[in-house]
Amino acid sequence: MHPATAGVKPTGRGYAGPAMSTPDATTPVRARFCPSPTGTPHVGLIRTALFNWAFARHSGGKLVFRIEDTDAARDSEESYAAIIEGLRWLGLDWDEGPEVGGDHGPYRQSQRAEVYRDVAAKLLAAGELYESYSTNEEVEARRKEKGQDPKLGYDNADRDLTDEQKAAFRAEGREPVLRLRVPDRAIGFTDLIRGDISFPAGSVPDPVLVRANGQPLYTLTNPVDDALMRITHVLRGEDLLPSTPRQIALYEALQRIGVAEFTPHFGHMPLVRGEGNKKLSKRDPQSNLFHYRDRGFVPEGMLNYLALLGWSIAEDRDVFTMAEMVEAFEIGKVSQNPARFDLKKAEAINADHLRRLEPQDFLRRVLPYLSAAGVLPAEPTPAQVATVDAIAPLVQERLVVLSDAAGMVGFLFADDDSFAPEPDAAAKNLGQDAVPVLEAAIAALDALAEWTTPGIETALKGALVDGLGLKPRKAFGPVRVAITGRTVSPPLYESMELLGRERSMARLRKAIA
RNA sequence: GGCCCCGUCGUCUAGCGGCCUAGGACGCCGCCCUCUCAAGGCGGUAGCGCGGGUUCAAAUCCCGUCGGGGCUACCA
Repeated sequence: MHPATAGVKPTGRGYAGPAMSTPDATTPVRARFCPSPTGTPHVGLIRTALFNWAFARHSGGKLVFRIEDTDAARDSEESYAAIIEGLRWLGLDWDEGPEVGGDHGPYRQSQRAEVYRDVAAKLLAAGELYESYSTNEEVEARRKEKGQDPKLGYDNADRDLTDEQKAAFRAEGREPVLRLRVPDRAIGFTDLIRGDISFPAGSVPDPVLVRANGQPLYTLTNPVDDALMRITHVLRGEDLLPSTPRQIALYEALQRIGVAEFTPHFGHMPLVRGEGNKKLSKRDPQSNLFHYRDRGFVPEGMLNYLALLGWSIAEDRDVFTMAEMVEAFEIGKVSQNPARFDLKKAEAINADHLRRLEPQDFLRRVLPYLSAAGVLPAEPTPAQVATVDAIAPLVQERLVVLSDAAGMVGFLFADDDSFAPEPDAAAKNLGQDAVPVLEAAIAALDALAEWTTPGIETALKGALVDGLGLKPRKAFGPVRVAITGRTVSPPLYESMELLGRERSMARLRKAIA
């Protein structure tokens, strides 16, 4: 027997009937997050992780992280690493699982083959599982023969095969899959989010749990591991709702053979939709978590927005920290409605969190994005960091995502010989009529004793607004574009002070020439 | 087709029989502030799918209907 199954004591109650044994309020909460490592982390997947995390933390329970990699054809090590990376980036930690260990490991299903073989054998011996030899073609043919829709699926035809019949199939060279005998009664449960849900008798065909070659399927491994890992609460996407009755049937079978202590509570979270009404596709770039990280979403903003997809902290508030979420999160308050991923709102929430960052924290976080954009080298010099530090407060509140910073501060680090204003901005602001404006600005600034923000402001206002009688917009537009190269920039006087006298004057002169 | 879930502004939501002339947020529009853009402040736009019940009273409860979605694999 595998160690993982060794400690489970039989309940001694025998078949308990339709009544389920579920964890009561005194059972310490054990939630879990169990992704399948196929592709890059999906925001819907992360939302699921977040809710499980918040639920576990709020209740003072444990969060178990398990990798469901039983499908060698689809799983990849890269994807596994990406999921870990995503969770680490976001700060969603787990109490048991890969890289941290725990008493119920291993936590990758690819390493638990022995467990499944053991449990499957017990279930088969107890008559909970049975050998099934029907091919899909045969099932379909039988359905059609009876005038039924083939979509109804497997017809439980192999439930009561005699030993002679089995032997005959084997003589044909056929190997059986193992199916679960689902009880012929309605199967219901109380969903933590949706309330009572019931599936009528006959609507749940006996599922395949083990392939003919002995390979265990998700249908077996997921409930078995949840049982062995003592999971009390299964919080997952609504797409898994239809598989719940057959899983409950399995839990009951597992309880009968002494492998499971109870059937966990279930809560099905609403789907995350993309454009249109369909669930957000894995192929949609919008679903890729790293897409947001690369653009400069911060974990605080990402998590806050994801939390809003199906949950709200209060009637009049939607910006909050994870500590606040943990404090307030209740699974029963999760919405039953599907939620559309709204990029605009996500950005607004992120911008809010960006503004909340302490200056030094903001600086530390924005630097890598400036390097990635080529504004700064991979290893900025202390002088460059100091310059960013000086301008950071001016750009921090102007950003939606961190990568926006590059365009905002690029003018400070541009090579002076090759510096050139953006063509559109130049066309609008550096035409012929800008020449007298720039000349007056140059003259006034040349006469300036101290190159400081107030000094620059006084000089420019005096020369352009008072002297030339220009509207502020007309007066400062050309100067701004000449200095920063863009019509949108950090505040002008501060920008000029930071750029320095020599470089500023050179850019003004260059704009005339 | 079958089974299941869902239905409040364009979007995310609050609402759990009277506090609703339905609240907040994003978006959008306008105004203020202002050297640009943001931020901030103020104001505006827009919603209970439909039809029956129950009730003195329904967005809230029930039924039906319509609509949307999910699942229907020897994927997870």
